[in-house]
Amino acid sequence: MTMKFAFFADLSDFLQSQYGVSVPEIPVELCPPQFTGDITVNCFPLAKALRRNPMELAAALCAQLASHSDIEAVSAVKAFVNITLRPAALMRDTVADRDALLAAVALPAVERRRVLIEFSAPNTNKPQHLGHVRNNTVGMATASILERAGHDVVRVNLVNDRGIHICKSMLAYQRFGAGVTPASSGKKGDHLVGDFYVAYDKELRKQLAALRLDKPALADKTDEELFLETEIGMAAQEMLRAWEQNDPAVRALWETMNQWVFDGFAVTYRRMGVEFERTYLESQTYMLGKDIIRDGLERGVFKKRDDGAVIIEFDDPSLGTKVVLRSDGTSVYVTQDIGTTMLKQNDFQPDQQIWVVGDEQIRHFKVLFAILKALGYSWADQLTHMAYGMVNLPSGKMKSREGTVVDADELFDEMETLARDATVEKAGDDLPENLDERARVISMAALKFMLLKVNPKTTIMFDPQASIKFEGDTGPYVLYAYARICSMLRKAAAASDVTAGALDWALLKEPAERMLALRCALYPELLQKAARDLDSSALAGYLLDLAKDFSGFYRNCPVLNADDASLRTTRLALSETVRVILADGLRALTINTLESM
RNA sequence: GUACCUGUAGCUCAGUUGGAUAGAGCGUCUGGCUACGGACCAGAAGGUCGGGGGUUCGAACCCCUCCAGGUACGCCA
Repeated sequence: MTMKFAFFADLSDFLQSQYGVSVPEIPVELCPPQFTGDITVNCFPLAKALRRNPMELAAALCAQLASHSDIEAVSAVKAFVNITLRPAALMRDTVADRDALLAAVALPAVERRRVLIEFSAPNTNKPQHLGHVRNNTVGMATASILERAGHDVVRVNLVNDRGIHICKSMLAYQRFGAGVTPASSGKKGDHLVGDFYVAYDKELRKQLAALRLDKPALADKTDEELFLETEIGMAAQEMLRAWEQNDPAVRALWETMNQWVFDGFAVTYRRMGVEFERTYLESQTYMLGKDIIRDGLERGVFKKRDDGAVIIEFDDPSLGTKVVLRSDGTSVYVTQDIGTTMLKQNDFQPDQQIWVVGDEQIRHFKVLFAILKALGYSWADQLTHMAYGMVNLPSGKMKSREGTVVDADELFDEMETLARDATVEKAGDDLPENLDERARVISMAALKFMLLKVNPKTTIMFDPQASIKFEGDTGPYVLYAYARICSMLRKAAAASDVTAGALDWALLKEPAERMLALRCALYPELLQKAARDLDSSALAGYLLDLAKDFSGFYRNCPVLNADDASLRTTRLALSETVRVILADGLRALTINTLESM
């Protein structure tokens, strides 16, 4: 725990003199509510380090601390020493120095690194869905958290803009498109292209059914096996070949349709606040990696198998053997990834690369990292696959074929409508001028917070009916606490007739005030934990706790209506600290705030 | 078949160098604004932490085993 209390120094001296062992960190935690105290020293781990009996150690610490000038009361319960601090000392060591508290959020310079994080990675054959929304949200928040912790962060996207699936929507457009464009149809480009991808699939299904009827001998084969037996399958394959040979007509159509999709993605990204320093296109990187394979073959990292394929045999039996170059000399998926990893390394020289990619690719990244390590790159130990879980619906997995995907743009629209309705309902007679902005901010806060408050690796159950909430453990709850503080500060600034009292932290004695101050002091630790563990949920959970503690304080401790001018001033200062931390933490989650809602 | 992930309250989820009586939100039930914003607050009910065994002063957490669900094991991406 990074909370530092002045009495630690005296405690440390006592332990040194008494037991002859220096204890660099005093393990202190928040005192559970069922016990009396602000903070607790757990003597079990301490006793282990000192080789002492935990209960006796607790009793000794208790006796020692009882006379300390910062401490009001202390009691030992079993091996736990519960400490109640004097108000002035508690506040002095937690919130009195706001700048120091916020400065403690960033890691010391020696621990800062340059981190390259890749996320989103959409395909240009269809619009983005809820799964992408989770990826984008987690990617942006993780990048932002790392940045707040002091790291130098580079965000990159790798767009999958080529391949057979892209040709499918192109082919369907050629056949059924009749020259329609986003402008002529009024449809967002990525949605328009997605429609043709669906149209292709429909036609393929039709042809597959006809084929099976026609040739019963083929009926047992899978769709995949029969793909090239169908006319439209063959045509897509042919188009891919033409694309690879730079056929001008195919390339022109590809350029046009991809641009439609990029335009559509830009809108989706803007709504989410997603930005990249660099967007790589697979069409420009998919040929990379072969040189590295050839070089590795010469150095004996890889072998040529009898059938001509280039392979790597891992020492780790669980990884087995992996083909890295086909017998016809072309690349496989992992070959391209080797190439793009090198490219990113050369372009930005990061100390660490992070991929935000679904957990179904855990094995792929294990293999990729093992290959790069076998190739001897010094940075190969600093590669991280941030595997996040799927988003499932109550009806099961999202399947585009069955039309059960939750479309990103539609989801944003629906949530915005709900947020607007809720805002209108609460506003009563006087509608705010910035109703649209409020609806946008509140709905996006609700969605992002819902995705960020759970551990990224957890599989999420998204129930459209139940998941869209603005009450309880939600983004809007945190925004609401923020808005209430802003409201108080506005009123305080406007109330010129009220004389300002002197700041006096010793006046804050209420349990809710103490709790709130201690919570504030925990912020640096929690943000650093979120950064270290690549876990936004640690930060989101903390912000919820902070907002809850503030709500309790707000309820129990009058601020503007405090009896005493000094008390009013000091409570306002505490509220301002909470506001600043909420703003800082929400920004690290890429969630915008509102001064009124 | 093999490997990895998951299993905690009716539901959705927290819970790490193993530490006090396992927490929160939603839902249900009961209260609370002539106090600064009720998107709020206070309280109640709700648990053999998937089952069993082991290690330990102490296990939701570590080990073994079984059960249930998911994912991955391509010269697809």
